[in-house]
Amino acid sequence: MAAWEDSGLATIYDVAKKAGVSPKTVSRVLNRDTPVSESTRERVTAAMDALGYVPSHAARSIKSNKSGLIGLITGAISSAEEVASHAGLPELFIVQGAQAVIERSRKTLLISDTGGRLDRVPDLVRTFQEHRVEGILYVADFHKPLDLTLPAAGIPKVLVNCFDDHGTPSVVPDDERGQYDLTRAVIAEGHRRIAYLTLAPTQEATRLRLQGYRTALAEAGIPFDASLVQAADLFGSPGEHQLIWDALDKVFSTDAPPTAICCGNDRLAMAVYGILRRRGIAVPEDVSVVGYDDHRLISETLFPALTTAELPYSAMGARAAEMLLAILADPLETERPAAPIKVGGAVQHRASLVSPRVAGAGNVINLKGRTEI
Amino acid sequence: MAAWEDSGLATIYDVAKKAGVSPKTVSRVLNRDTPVSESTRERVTAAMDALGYVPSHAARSIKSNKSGLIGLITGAISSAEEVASHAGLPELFIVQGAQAVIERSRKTLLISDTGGRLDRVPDLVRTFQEHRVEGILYVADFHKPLDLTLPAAGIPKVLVNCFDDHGTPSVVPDDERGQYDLTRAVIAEGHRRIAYLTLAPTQEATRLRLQGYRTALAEAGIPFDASLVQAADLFGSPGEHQLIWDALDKVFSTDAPPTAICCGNDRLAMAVYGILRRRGIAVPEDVSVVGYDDHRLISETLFPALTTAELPYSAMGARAAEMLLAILADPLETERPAAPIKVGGAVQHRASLVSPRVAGAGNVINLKGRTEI
DNA sequence: CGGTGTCATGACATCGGTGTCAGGGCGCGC
DNA sequence: GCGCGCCCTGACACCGATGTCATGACACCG
Repeated sequence: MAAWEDSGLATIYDVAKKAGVSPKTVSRVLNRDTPVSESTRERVTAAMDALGYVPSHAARSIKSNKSGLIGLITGAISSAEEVASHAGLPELFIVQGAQAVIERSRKTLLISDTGGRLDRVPDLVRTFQEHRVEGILYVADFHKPLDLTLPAAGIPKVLVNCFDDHGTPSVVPDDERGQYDLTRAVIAEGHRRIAYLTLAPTQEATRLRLQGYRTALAEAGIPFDASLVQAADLFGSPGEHQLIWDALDKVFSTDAPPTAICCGNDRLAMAVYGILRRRGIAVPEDVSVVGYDDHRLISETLFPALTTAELPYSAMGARAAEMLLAILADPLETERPAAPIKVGGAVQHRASLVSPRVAGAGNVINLKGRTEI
Repeated sequence: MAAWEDSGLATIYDVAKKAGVSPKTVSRVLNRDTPVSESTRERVTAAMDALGYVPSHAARSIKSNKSGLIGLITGAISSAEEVASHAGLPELFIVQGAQAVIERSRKTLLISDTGGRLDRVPDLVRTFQEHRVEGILYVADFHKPLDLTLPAAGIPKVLVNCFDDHGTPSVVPDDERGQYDLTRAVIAEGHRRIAYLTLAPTQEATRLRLQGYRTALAEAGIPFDASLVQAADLFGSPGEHQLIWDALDKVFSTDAPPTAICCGNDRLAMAVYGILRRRGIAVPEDVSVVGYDDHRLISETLFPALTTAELPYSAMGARAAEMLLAILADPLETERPAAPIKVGGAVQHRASLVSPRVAGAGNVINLKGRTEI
């Protein structure tokens, strides 16, 4: 009765003895591979319950040479603590999407954390190898190129939120399409003067999204105005608010101030809300604001709720996991796309985006002469 | 040269053959347990490198009966996707804190996710048992009592962010102390009319923090005014903004409106910022606002930056992991505290908290008669 | 009634390491 | 020169499960 005395160490031998059968028969009951008579099956099952038997994964995998483990490397867990400069916790959602898929396939996900230091990756991979993981997912903290030649030559890998030029399978967000769709949504509301406060120009996402922004403008016959595009990345530094303040200054100092502002991400939009209001500009009455990411903690909570483009992290994680599982299931036949797979996300239309005021002087915003916080 | 042909499957036997020694000697080189002559050591090491040998964790643990694995159960990864009602991603930081400690002890963390469904816990525990985890950390999404009698009787467990009444070791945040310190900081700025928009009254944190709030008031000789305390939990529902709007209505409808507002968490504060401004109330000029959690994605980005009490999730995770390791190292001797261990966090003073305006009529805020969004 | 096929079960080897113990080689002391 | 002991090394069993093959008990069929 109760659990096993020696703390869960019951083996098939213990079960076999208790049930009066051979260990192999216990194994058969466990795996249902060979028919076992109903009566013995019952006796064995009873013995297992009585002893609190749980099969040893280690013993199994040593024989089958299959671990049933998938390794996932991420910096999310740590980078969350580090500078808050990160776009949020994207990797977390990626992990979640991957986890759901992996688990459904009866495999187990082994999650390791770089602690933000890339140089620890080899160690983590080593640990994965010791555990004989069957595949590895590498999750980057933001969309970027990656020249990380992972060791562990023989193990299939899939990159998420990053890509290399060695043809490693990878899954990335469709930044260009996202910003394109979002900008179209803004235009559809009647805006024609649309500012864009971007993240750091060095980021892959910035380049791609800017392209999407410009394409949308061009299609609508709206001329591109470089003075409306300002870098205003948040570095998590104390001076970040001043950066945004200055960027807003610039876009509002043009002859025709914007009636809508696209922000590089939801976090940036959060800061913009506060700064605009300090300057006496109401959202969305005076200016519409949109973000990027659909970080719901922000986008749904901000008042007014934020219109934003979804960065489909969860879907990306799921997609990557599916790819990896496919490769594992059929290492040779699976076609590996040469280019990264792009996953798109929908535009979430919320209260922060409305039609601009009826054309006229009322649309021009006075800065009240402030240029400092 | 290169890696092993058959994809990392080299064994000590392969290494032994290549080095011209016995498998046991290879084992000795690996474990440095018995002295091995310098020359053989070198030959063995060379052979290992040549074959890309990595020891099999499974084979090791089967013999030693030690897995070196710690299981961690969380709902974080999923709950992040689910309703945004959650206070953020607290569990993530807890996981991070635990991970750092576990890794330092040369053990590996096996992270599993309930997907928000408690009924899946037994399955996860079962998987843990198959992997012969040596201990289990259970991480709750918010501070709460928990009557989850985990199976796996023999495995040491530590609860994080929750507690039971079976004396299971647990680590929780010191909510009372946090709100006490925070309220004192507000009082220290000169405020005496301090509103408190709480989370759901059913939450453990709400009860404890309210106690801290009252104690701080009492110590300062400020009478408690129930009309200044309003529940305004965010449920992630579309109507959440209206809830907060109404709550603010109530606290500002008193004879002496508040000069400072404590919010149940940073997320709530984020919404409050927007609603106050819509109502023509400036933060912090007209009213100071403070949050709780120090969710830096929010507290540092909001403009003005948010004063808040740190919810020391990372420290809690680390503390719990240390406890678990101590129990594992010495199962009998380790004293297990009867009550949950409380971990405190510091008050982060930022721009949203300033001294109230010089006493006078200017301090009274007009609501402009709006009661609806 | 004997041969043959099916079904259920057990004996044994095996996976990749490690614990135990035995044994060969060598230096040293007397 | 002999015996003792140390150092290093290998043979072998074992951990907990499963694959292979053999075997005993029946039922079936001609």
